[in-house]
Amino acid sequence: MRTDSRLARMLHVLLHLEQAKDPITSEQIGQMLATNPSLVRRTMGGLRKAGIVTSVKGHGGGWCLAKPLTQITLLDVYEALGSPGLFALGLSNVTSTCLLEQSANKAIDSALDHASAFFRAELTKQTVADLVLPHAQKVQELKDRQASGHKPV
Amino acid sequence: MRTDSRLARMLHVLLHLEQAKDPITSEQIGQMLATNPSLVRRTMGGLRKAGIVTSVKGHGGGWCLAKPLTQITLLDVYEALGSPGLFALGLSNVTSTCLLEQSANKAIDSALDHASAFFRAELTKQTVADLVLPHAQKVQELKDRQASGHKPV
DNA sequence: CATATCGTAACTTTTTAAGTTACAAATGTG
DNA sequence: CACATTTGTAACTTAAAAAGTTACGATATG
Repeated sequence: MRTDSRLARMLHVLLHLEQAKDPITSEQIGQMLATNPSLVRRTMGGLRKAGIVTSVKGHGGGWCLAKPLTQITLLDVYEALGSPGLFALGLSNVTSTCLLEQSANKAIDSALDHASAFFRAELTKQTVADLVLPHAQKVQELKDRQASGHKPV
Repeated sequence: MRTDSRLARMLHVLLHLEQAKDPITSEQIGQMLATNPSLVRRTMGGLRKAGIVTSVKGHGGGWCLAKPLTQITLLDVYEALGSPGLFALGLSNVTSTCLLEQSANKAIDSALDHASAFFRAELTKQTVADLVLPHAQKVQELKDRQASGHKPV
């Protein structure tokens, strides 16, 4: 199948939601993601159940943040999507009685487990708000240079 | 698609190859893996090009180890398979000009990169020979108990 | 020469996220 | 209340890549 881009997409959407004061419709989000509103609703539904966003039906409705981005870790979003399988790599026949096959599977399973834990730790380290810090810093630096009269290189 | 089980399968095969003095045919390997000889040849072809195994055509031919398992790391096998994509997770539209989307992608890309490096480090830590050490140790322990006259619990 | 076996190309199947279509339910507007 | 807007959800199709399959040429043994 295609690689699962739901986490990347949802982070993208959350960053946009923070910048909007009114609810954003699935139609608008669909345009941001170059996809259709129904897929947006399906994917964002997980975030709603996880208490990350809220949705309002009807005229003037749409999607809003349920809490500040500083209170949402990347892991929160990942888990809101159902903690989808991380790896394209897997084991071979796990019901085999061959001891050699079991040994091979065990080694890979262990490596995947460790890598998975490592990845989740990376996701826990930062909130969604942190994602735009590098950008905010660049903007600030630009302002500083202009204020001090230095010309950009 | 299905999860990629080639690494697990190849490790399994290498462990069997070490136990055989004569070449093992693709047909025999196919039975170990519950698949067909052609797929075996396709997958093992990568290991041959990487110098991990050798193949002999014709009557009495088949597959042999090209060097001892102590000289083959799990990473060697993984790379012999073409270093297949590790993750089922990916980025969203990487050509987008939206800065927020770029920020989201960057964060995920970084986390995946780190997790990938971590995984590769895990694969580098052990040779294929190490996979059966736990089993060999258990066998040794069993022998020790029997030799010392203790009854197994 | 007959048989066994690898090497490789071409094709089908499987799996699951993504994508699509459709419509009921709910909410705001006039 | 009638109507347009929007979410919620089910059912279906599409896409991509490993797995699986089929076929056949090349090579080595006896």
